[in-house]
Amino acid sequence: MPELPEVETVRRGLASAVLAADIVSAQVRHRRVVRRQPGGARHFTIALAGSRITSVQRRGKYLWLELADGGCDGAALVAHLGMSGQFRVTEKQRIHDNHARAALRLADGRTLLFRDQRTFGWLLLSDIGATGVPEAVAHIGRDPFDPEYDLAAVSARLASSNSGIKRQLLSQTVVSGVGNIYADEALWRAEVFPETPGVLLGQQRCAEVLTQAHAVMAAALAAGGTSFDPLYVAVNGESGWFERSLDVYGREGEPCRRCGAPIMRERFTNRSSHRCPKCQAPPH
DNA sequence: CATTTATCCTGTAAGC
DNA sequence: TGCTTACAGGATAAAT
Repeated sequence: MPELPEVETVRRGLASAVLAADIVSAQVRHRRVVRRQPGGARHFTIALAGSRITSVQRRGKYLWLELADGGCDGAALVAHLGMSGQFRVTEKQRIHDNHARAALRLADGRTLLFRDQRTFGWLLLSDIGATGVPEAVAHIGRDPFDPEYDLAAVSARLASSNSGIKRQLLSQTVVSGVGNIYADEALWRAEVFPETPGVLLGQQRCAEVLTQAHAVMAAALAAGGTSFDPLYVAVNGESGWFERSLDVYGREGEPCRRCGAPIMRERFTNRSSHRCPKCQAPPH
């Protein structure tokens, strides 16, 4: 599932593949991909035609292409990969792809394709506000790789809430980029019970969790960046390039690498939570 | 306001 | 073998 390291890998691939490219035309191949777009597919395709890609940006799991000229001057094409979204650049003229949701024809003959099996991903044209991020991304907190990310401020906010620490990590509003996999990994590294309320955890322990989240995502990014093909700017949700490095996620029943106790899996808000029952025991 | 829950979707895999 | 069911989960609208 694409979390920050995977999305950053895609961002780098897009930057090397389509920076300064001109968009000749846009095609929506599945309506659902533009479900958040005011004006729908019609506005989307009309506005994109004639635009130029001037930069490729990211915050948390959100990606965007800054645009100039055309009907999108000063706006951005915001993309969220959801569970299974991929970008791909192809030289092919005819697209035979059941999962292709949108296609941008580039002036040099190539096509930038947005593919998405489970259709949780989306594309949206959004104006870039005074903060420098698209309006559609304004509610998302800075991620740990952001130069203006403030560890003390974020940990203070986490520690001021009664909500459980994992829930807060996944919310994307205080800090962004962390999904279910890296949340479990960070909490294991910090030896924290996932449902510990922020207020009970305290600012120092919250900071430790955030530091570990940053560390594990940096390691994953380093691993993901090594096998990179600029013409196949892809995220495979099931791909396991970092899987062998995971300490708890998907390791139910296997021994904890710190203490040997069998890793347990629990239901958590319609998904799974993995933890060591000894290293990450509930408080009290 | 803060916080929690239901919902969207489809390919894969396990169970009967 | 073939059908049914559970599961994976990010973000957000709706509910509490």
